[in-house]
Amino acid sequence: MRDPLPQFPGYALRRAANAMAAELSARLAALDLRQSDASALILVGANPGITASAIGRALDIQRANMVPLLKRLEDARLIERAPIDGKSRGLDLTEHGRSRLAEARGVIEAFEAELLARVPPEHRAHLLPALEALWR
Amino acid sequence: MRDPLPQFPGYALRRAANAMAAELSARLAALDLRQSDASALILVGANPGITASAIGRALDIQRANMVPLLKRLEDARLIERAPIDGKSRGLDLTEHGRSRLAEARGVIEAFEAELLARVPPEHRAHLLPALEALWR
DNA sequence: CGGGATTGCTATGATCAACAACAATCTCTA
DNA sequence: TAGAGATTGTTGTTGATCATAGCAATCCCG
Repeated sequence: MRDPLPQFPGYALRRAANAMAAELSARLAALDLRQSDASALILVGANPGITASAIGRALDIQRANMVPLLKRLEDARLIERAPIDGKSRGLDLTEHGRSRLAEARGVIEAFEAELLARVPPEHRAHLLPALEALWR
Repeated sequence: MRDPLPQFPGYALRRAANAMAAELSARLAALDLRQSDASALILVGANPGITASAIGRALDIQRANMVPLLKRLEDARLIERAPIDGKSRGLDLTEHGRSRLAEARGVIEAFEAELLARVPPEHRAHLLPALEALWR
């Protein structure tokens, strides 16, 4: 079958991203986390007291869609919210959240290492800079 | 704000793919096509008489999800189906479909060129091979 | 002090893909 | 050649993701 699509970088980008997303999601599912959950956890861990909107801005998730995400994390006792001022609430990891984040980090770092390992050595160092040029 | 995420190739991959997908979708919308529509059109154009399942396999779209896609293309008079045997039906471009495909090709090739142009020259040649290693 | 921006939230709808099930048909093998 | 198993196209359902609009409370700056 003739398939001209794989020669398009844009197509390869989509397929690669899908493949990697599926792989990472499967691994995070073992920790009861989705990718967006894990991203949010990492941001809270790195920025104690951060607000929901700030996370949304960093991850390009609309404010409205942060609600179910944070509710999930709060219901799982991974984060807690403390009032900053009258309207904002700062997010922090619970003890449970800290250990879950450590597990997630392990999964993610192993995943990233395997991802890079799949790229032939001569191309490896170029991947991250090339990708960053596309969305930064 | 500390944001450790962009240093992960997997994260950069997801963000880059999202950004490029949004851009391409916007351009294809001018032709009343979605990305999957355009991909399917290209495959039918390159393989006259191809079956729905074969397209699904090539694009990693489940048979069930090909139904609305092909119905869309057929309703728009871009493709037509002719019985091959008792159960399979071969797909072909209509005249209208051929000219729409030519327009889509123009849009896509311009898009791909701009995508590559955004990548610094020293990384450019490495992008496609690196991406292919991730899903092939 | 007051207008405009920000924050968190509700509610809703669109899109997209995964899954299970099914009937009809094909294909290969014993 | 008969039957088992695979394939095709389809329906229907579900779940995840994302956009949009609107609202009340609060903040911030001129």
